[in-house]
Amino acid sequence: MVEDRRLAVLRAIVEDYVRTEEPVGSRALVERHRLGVSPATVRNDMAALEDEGLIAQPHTSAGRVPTDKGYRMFVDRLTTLKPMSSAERRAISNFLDGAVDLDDVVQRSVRLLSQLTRQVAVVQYPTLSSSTVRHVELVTLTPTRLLVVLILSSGRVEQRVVELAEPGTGGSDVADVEATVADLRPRLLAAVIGKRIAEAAAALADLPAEVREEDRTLAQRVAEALGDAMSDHHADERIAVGGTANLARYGDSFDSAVRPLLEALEEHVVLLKLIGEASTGGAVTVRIGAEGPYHELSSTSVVATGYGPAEAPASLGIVGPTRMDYPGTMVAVRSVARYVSRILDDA
Amino acid sequence: MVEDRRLAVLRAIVEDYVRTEEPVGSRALVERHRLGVSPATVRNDMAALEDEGLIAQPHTSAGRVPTDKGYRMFVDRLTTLKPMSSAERRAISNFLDGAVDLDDVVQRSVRLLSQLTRQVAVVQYPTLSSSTVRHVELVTLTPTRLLVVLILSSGRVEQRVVELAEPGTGGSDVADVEATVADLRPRLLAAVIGKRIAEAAAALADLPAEVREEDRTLAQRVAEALGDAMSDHHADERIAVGGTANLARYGDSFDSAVRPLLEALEEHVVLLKLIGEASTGGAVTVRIGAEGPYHELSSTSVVATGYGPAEAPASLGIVGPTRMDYPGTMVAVRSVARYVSRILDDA
DNA sequence: ATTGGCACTCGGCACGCAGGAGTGCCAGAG
DNA sequence: CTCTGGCACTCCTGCGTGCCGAGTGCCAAT
Repeated sequence: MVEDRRLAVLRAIVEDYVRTEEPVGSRALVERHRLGVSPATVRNDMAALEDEGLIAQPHTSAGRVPTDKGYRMFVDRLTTLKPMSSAERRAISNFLDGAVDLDDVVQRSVRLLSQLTRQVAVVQYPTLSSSTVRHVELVTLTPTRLLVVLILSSGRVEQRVVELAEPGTGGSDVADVEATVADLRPRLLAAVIGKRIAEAAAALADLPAEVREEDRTLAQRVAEALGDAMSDHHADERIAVGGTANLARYGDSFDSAVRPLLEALEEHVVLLKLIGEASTGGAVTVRIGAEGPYHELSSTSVVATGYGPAEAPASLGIVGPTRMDYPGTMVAVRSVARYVSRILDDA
Repeated sequence: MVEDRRLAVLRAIVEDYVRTEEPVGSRALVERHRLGVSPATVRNDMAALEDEGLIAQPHTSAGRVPTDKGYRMFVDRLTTLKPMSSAERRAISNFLDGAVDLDDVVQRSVRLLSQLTRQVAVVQYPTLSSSTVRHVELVTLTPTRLLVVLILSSGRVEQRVVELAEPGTGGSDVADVEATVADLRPRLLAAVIGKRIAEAAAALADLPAEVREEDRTLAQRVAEALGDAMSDHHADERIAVGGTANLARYGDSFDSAVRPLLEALEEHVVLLKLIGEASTGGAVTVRIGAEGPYHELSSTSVVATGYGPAEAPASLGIVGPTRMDYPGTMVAVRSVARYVSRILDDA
């Protein structure tokens, strides 16, 4: 089939261009890949591919370069993901198994991913909307200040400081506060322990009504702080970034590509959207160049996937130039996601 | 004094070069700065400054550029730090006062600092060796797993998971564990509450001997986990980095300067050393180019200072090219450090 | 459908040249 | 002793020129 050969030519162009970073011409192509046809034939194919918008030439009489559309075709139809070698799998698990802590898992993942792909890696902390309240602790710091600690089933801990008295309202007594806290603690625990965040937050609303009137303000404030910690935790989803040193390899096209990327890397909300939108379901998603929502990032691609429990997945992935090794990157992203998911299941 | 004029020339060269990023010649100098002498005189002074190693020319018959030694002289003898305008002060306090949390204070500081200086900002989390143990909480997660939470007076929370049984040793009973924990808890609290980290860690060593023999293993493990959390917290001092997008302004000298810097920014230990060594005492410290311990960072400077309580200061500062606005940067670093210190005192 | 041949295009590089910024030095004035 | 104007020299920079080669597009032949 002539159509098949054309795709083979596209694949060859993508592969060579990714390796050499230079426009690839017809002669070099038949030399490196055993296409079994002459350069002239390849030229005809190239002309056809260019008509379809899959490749382009930077200027007349230069080699061809894949367009975004060309990469898209390559990723969709020409990529077969090979599993990693067993040595690689072992390296991955060795690297991740040392983690002691949720934070540590995320840190290691981001590091690993950036090293495997030589790109900038981004890992979202697991979303915990489905986690339950393991424990709540009230600690009096000073007569007017209470520390509220929220411990979730995921092992995550959130804390808030509650101010009990407005400045100038006159101080309350330590003993008073202790007594109030002692009264409040069991009710609080009964109201939230074991519940999911959303339910616990709802239960908190009723709490102030249950306590003695003189303790109501305090209960109110504690409930607010806890509710804040819960929703805050839910919304302000954190992410970790690593491997920014790989940006130095961008070489040319610097101001146009790296600056906006560096800016995006500090805007965690943007990043989250970037890798989050991409990854629904178990498959690895690839977004190429201007397919994304951010105009400034039109020369970068995102390779991402979800991980963690199916009911509350988090995202993880890499950001890099459109000119990247898609198959290798996709395999790396997929593998890391699988391993991290497994580790989270065990924990 | 002729010596005075020479220094004025050096100052002018530094100022102009920092602004224009181009070697500055004698004519341009007398035009922009009211030196009251002719270019020829300035040339003589330049020759002298060059003999002293304070300035250099990139090639014959180009303007002069300050050397590291020149910057050093400029910083040591030619810089008078002006306080910030009241508008700036207000902007700073507005920005930082919104913080709710220790983490938030650090995040905001790093952001603020990078925006003020247009450099890469680095802020070390406050060192807490002098903080005391506010509370310890033991939570049973599963029959074989215990969550240990350490709450420090600074409001910082550390957590560790303790495995109670080796796989295959046969499970213990939930009730058993609860009973043991109930026995252990008051002793544990008595042993550590209110103490400084170092003292508390020492007290932990005696704990296992006090409990019933059958609970000794558990007590042992809990003590280990707590000790680990304390020392780990002390050693693994965390830092926050921000403003990496400012690296895009480096423009030239890219691979030589930005790559190693990006790498250093991911090596938090290196960073810590970088800004940590610099800042002893209340003053702002400047390390210029190769004065630092890292050869690869010989074209970058560090401006840093300590902040927080005098008995356990943390560091904060910026990293940037040797060609930077030292006075402005130093003022910004100093101001932010002061504000952060004040906020920490209040909290 | 494929291929070899051929004319054509255009970027990249070396070369040479002129312009200009900047220096170093020297002799003279204050 | 210090400052200044003048002058010759250096060397970077930009520009125009011309050549080379890679690569293309097209066409006629198989």
